[in-house]
Amino acid sequence: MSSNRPSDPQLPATGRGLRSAPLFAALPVEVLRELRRIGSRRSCSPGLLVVDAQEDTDFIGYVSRGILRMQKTMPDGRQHIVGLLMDNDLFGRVFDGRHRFAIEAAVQTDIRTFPRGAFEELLMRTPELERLVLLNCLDELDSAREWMLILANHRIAGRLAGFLLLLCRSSAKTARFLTVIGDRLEVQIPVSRTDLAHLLGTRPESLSRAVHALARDGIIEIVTPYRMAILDRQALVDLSGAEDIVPPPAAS
Amino acid sequence: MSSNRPSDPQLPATGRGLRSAPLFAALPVEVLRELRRIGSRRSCSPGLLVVDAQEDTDFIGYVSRGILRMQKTMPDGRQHIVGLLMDNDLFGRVFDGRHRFAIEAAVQTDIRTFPRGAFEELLMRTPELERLVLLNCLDELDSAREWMLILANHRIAGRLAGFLLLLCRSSAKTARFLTVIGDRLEVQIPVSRTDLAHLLGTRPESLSRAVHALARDGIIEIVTPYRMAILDRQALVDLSGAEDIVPPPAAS
DNA sequence: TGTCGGCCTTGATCCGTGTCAATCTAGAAT
DNA sequence: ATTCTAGATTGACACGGATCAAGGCCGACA
Repeated sequence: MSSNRPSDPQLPATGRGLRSAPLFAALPVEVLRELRRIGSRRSCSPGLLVVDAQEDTDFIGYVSRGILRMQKTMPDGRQHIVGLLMDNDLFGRVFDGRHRFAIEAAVQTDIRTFPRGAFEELLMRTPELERLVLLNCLDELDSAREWMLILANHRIAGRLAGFLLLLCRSSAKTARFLTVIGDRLEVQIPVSRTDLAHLLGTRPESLSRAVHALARDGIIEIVTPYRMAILDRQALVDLSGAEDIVPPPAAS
Repeated sequence: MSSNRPSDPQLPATGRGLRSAPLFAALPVEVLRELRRIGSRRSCSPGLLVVDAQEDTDFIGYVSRGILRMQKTMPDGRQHIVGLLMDNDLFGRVFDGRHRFAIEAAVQTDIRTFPRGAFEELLMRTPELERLVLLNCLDELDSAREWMLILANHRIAGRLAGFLLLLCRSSAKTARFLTVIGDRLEVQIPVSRTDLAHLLGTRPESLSRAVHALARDGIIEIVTPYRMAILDRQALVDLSGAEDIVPPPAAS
C-alpha cells in the first residue's frame, strides 16, 4: 500500500541532531549529551506501525521530522484518527508504558527513541528536563482541546478552515508545511484526503466537496491534493468561527 | 442566571480531606501534610468564574467535589465547552500560569487551591508528587483524545451514548453521578441541556430529540432532565460505535 | 399563592452531509 | 510506453440535523 502513494507528502529536510531540536534546545549541554547517548534514531516508512494500541512500550519517542498519526481501531474495523504528532512532538508514557492509541507513520518520518528506564532515570535527576516534559504535556493537552473546538464546528468547511489555520500556526514555529512565494502562501497537507476526512470527522467525499467549494469561492487554490494555497486567510478565520492568532496584548 | 436553576444538578456529598482524595492517596504522609499546609479550600457556586481565559493564575487547583466547565468564548459571543473537570481532577499550569480556556463552576463545587510557587517547590523535591502530576496530565491527554472519538461520531445519538458511557466509566472510579437501586442504574447529568448540547457539538433542540428518541426506544429512561436511567447499556455501546470498557485481558 | 422567567420540549421546514456508485487521475510497476 | 491500482473526484438521492417558531414545565421570587 505504501508503494503506490503520491510523492507529494514527502516533507523537506531539516537540520539533524538534538541541538537543532527546538524542544530540547534550552537544555544544558551535559543533558543533551546524555540524551544523545541513550537515544537512537529510527526511520519510519509511511504506514509503519510505531506503537500498537494497548501496547506497553519500553521507549519514549520524539519526532525529529515527519508526521505520525495517532489512531484507534474501532470494533467495526474503521480506523479513527485522534491526532497528529508532528515535528518536535514528544510521545510515550513516562512512568507508565501503556498506550491507549496506536501510532503510525503518515509520511516518511525520523524519530528518536529513548529507552524508557534510562529516560525516566535522567528525568529524575534533571529538573529542567522534567519541567520540559511536563510543560510539553500541558501544551499537548491544550492543543487537544483546541482540536475539540475545531471538531465541534458544525459545518465541514469550518472544520477544514480551522485545520488549515492550525497548520499555518504550527508551522509558524517550525517553518514546516509552509511555502511562501512572494505574497503567495502555500501549505503542505501532511496526510491523505481519506485520513484528513477521518481526522475532521467526516468522509472523503464530503471533504473533497468542501475543499473544492473553498476553491470555487476563491478562498484557497488546490495545487495538488497535498498542497494548497491560501488566498483569503480572513475568510478561513470567519469560516472557522474562531479568532485567528492569540490576541497580542492580552492585557487585563 | 444561576439563581433560576433546577435544584437537580446538586451532587451528593463525599468525604472531605486529602486522605480520601484518590489522586493523592498514594502519597507519603508527610507530603500530604505539606499539601494540606499550603492548600486552602474554596467553594464555588454555579456560574462562578474560577479562571478566566488568558489569565495567569497563581494557583494549582484540585476538584474535590463537583463539576467545572472548561470553555472558550468565541468571537461571536457563544461559549463553547471543551471539557469538564470532575472529582479528582487537577487543573492549572505548573511552571507556567497562562490558561488558554476559562474555567467556570457548573454546579456547586468544592475545590482546593495550592499557591503555584509553593506547589512547584514541593513538586521539585517530591519525585512521587511530580510523577503523579505528570501521569495525571498524560491521562488527561488521553481522555481528551477519547473525547475526540466521541465527538467524531456522526450521529448525535452516538455522541450522546458515548457521553453517557463516559459518565458511567468515570463514575466507576469515584462512584459519583451514579445511583444503583436494585438492578436500576441511574446517572446524574452534571450540566444543563444547553451546555451538554454545546459539549456534544450540537443544539439543544437536536439533543432533546436525541434523548427522547433513546427513551422511546427503551434504551434509557428520563427521570428528570438531569437524571436518567440506563436500561440497555449494550445498546449505548453499539450506538457509540466503540467498545465499552477496556478489554480485560489485553493479552497479545 | 400568584406571577415571572428560565430551560426544556415539540413542530415544521430547509440545507448539509452521509451513502452508494461510477469515473477520473497520477504514480508505480512491468 | 502500457497497464495497473489506490486515491481523489463527481453525481444522485435519502436522511439527519440546523433553524425558526411556539408551547409547556418548574423553580424562584414577591
